[in-house]
Amino acid sequence: MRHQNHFGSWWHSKLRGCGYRITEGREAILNFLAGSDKHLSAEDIYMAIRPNCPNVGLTTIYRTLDILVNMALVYRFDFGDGRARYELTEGPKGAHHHHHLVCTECHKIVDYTDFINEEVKLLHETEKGLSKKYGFKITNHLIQFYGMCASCSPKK
Amino acid sequence: MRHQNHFGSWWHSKLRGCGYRITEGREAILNFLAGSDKHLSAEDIYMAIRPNCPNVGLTTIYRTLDILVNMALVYRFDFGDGRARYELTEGPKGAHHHHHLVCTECHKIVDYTDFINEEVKLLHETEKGLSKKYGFKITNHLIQFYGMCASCSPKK
DNA sequence: TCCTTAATGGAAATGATTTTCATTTATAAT
DNA sequence: ATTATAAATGAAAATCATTTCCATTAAGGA
Ligand SMILES: [Mn+2]
Ligand SMILES: [Mn+2]
Ligand SMILES: [Zn+2]
Ligand SMILES: [Zn+2]
Repeated sequence: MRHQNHFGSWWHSKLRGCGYRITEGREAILNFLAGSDKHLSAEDIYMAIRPNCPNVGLTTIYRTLDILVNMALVYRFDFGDGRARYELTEGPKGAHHHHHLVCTECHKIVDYTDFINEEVKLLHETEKGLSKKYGFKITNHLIQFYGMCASCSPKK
Repeated sequence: MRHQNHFGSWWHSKLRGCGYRITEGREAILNFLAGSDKHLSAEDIYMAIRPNCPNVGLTTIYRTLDILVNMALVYRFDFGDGRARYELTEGPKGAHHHHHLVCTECHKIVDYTDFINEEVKLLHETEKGLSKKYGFKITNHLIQFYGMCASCSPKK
C-alpha cells in the first residue's frame, strides 16, 4: 500500500496557489470526482461523500464546484435534465479531452474521443477565424450530439 | 399593406398536422419569434406579447415553447444565464443553420455562419461514425464557443 | 498557541419552470 | 349556425435546483 504524498494530492498546490484553503469538504469532493468517470450532479457528490463526511453540507458542494469551475479544474455541463453535471477536466496524467453523445430520451451520456483530433483541429482554425472577426477571446468550446441511444430507439 | 394568406401563416399547417389547434397565444408567440433575431427567454416573449395579448399567460408561453421544441420548429438553448433561450429553427425561406459564440462575462450571443460548411461536413462524418459505433440515432448537434467579447476583454 | 479571516452548514430565500384545476374555446359534427 | 367534446388556458400553488444569510467553526501564517 503506497503512501499519499506528504504534501497532499496533486490539486492541493492548485488550490493553495489560488489562495484557497484545503478543507475536508474540498478534499472529499476532489477525491470523489477523481475516482469517478460519471457526470455527477451536486447532489450525487453530496450523497456519495456523506458516509465519510456527514458534516459536509450541500451548500459546500455547490460553493466548491463553483470555485473548481472557475479554476477550470472542473467542467460544468447542462445535459438537459434540469441539473448541472460536473466532470474533472483532467486527471493526474493530464487532460483527456472528449465530447459528448446525449440520449434525449433517457439522458444517457457517452464520452467519445473518436474523431477528436480532426474535430479539435477544425475547432482551432474556427476559433482563430472567429476571434479575429468578432473580437472574442475564445477559451472554450462545447460540442454535443443529441439523439436516441440504442436501448431507447424503437425496437424493430 | 399586404394580406395575410387566407389559410394563415406557414406554421399553421405544421401545427394542424400534429393535431394542435391554432390559438391566439400560439399565433402571437410564433409571430414574435419569426420577427426576432434574438435569443429569447419565455419571459421575453411574455413581455413582448403582452401589449397585444394581455390575456395570454406565462404558462401558455412555456407550454407552447415545449410543443414547438418537440416539433423541432424551435431550438432551446442554455447559454448559462439561468434561463432557457429560444430561437426559431427556420424561417419561411428555410433553415439558416448557425452556431454560437457566447461571452461568459456579459452573456452576449453571436450567431455565426462562417466556417459552417466545413464544420457541418465534419459533423456529418462524425455523426455517421458515432452512430455506427455507439448505436445512437443522432438527430441534432450543439456547438458553442465560449470566451470574452471585445467589450468585456480587459482594456489594454 | 493565537489570531485573522476564509470557510462552513442549516435554514430561509430565490426564481425559473411545472402542476393543478376550474373555466374557456377551437373545431368537427350536426 | 348550433352543439358537443376534448384541447387549451390562466391564475395560483407547487416544485426543486441553486443561492443567500448569518452565526459559528477552523485553516494556516505569525
Ligand atoms: Mn464527459
Ligand atoms: Mn442563434
Ligand atoms: Zn436512451
Ligand atoms: Zn461580453
